[in-house]
Amino acid sequence: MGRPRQFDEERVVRAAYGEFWNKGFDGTSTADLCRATGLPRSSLYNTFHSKEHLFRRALAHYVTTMTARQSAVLDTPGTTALERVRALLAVIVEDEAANQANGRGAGCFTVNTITTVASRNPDIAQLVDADLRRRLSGLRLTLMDGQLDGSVAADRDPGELAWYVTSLIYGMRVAAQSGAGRRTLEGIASTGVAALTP
Amino acid sequence: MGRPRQFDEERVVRAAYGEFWNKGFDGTSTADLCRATGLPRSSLYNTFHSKEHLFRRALAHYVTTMTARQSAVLDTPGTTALERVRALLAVIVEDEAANQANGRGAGCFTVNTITTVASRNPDIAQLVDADLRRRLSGLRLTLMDGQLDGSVAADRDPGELAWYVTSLIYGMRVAAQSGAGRRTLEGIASTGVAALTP
DNA sequence: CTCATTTTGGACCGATCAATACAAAAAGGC
DNA sequence: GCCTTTTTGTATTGATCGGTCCAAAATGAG
Repeated sequence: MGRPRQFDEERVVRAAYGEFWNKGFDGTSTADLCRATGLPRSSLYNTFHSKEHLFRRALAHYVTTMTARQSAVLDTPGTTALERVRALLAVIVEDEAANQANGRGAGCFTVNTITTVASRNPDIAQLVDADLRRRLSGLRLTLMDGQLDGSVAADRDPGELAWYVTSLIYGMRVAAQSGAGRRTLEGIASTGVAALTP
Repeated sequence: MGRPRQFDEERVVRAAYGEFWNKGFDGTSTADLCRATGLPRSSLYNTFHSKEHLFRRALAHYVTTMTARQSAVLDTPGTTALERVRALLAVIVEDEAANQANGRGAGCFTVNTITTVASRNPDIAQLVDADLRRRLSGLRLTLMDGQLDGSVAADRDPGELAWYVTSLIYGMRVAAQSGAGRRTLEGIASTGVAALTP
């Protein structure tokens, strides 16, 4: 019943994400979104109710895939917890280096959202916050593991250490966006991990 | 000769800075700027050539005062270099706590600029970059001092450590904007400093 | 006082904004 | 082959955008 859609919804969300990532929420016009997704205006508004709803979908897509990837690294068995945190930071470095190599904009969609729209939009802030809690709790578990296997300093609150690692990643993301190259990011990660060792 | 101005240019720049800080470059309209500064449109455009020029003035004002304050802390004599870095991070914590207490938006104007307009505006990017280099070189000198007085690990490149501290501050700024309170920020700073000790 | 010069107050500009309206097009159900 | 339902394409909406124009106001110079 009814005319079938001529596009894949997920593909459209990804295209919209790329546009929002490059230009930000305010800097992206609905005309930009039409061009990037290849959809006419009415199809966009028929499927997603507004520019903001589409942004939320794009953000949700990003945090889901990104946090899943990070969780996978943290949950990889076979090494110490500290090594897994090190591997997580290496993934961040790899991401940013790939972005710079491919000419795409650097930085993290979540960080950019935090510093712009999140402060003025409760719904978007809630999405970001839920993702933050998820990442914090995953990190906390890994760091508690590290305190048990002896690879992480035991005299600090694991929740505090989780916030530290999160903050370190945020900082690396901003550093990448302000021109830090692969070597520099590796140095930051290497130095940053030193704060976790006993 | 000619009618005298009825406003203080510095005060206008500060008012514009507050507006840009709250809403970002794209989110701030020229009408917003008129309201916040109390100036009519023509006076704004007569004094500053465009919205972008006014933003540059606001950004320059912010980085100048902020970097001067941080340099003052780093150059305070009488303690070890590590203690001075610790004091610098305490200033950051104090800033963010004060912002949250006064109900103002959290975060750092420079970070917000990096994650938004800097990637698409070379002139603004250059302002941010010049400030970054200034802060990095100041930090590097302090950290070299620390390697001499024994308070900072001597087996790491001071330039790398300077990038690490910068990144740590960036991270704290984003963390503050994503809801981290004073206690949490103090924990991040405390943990982060541990990476610098011998 | 008069004139040259600058600022001030708003009206005004074309462009662009997010969003809507609506009819043609394309499918399944019968 | 029609009828219902949904999507698609495009025209258009009122609002707002950054920026300009111009005459009134306000000063110092002569």
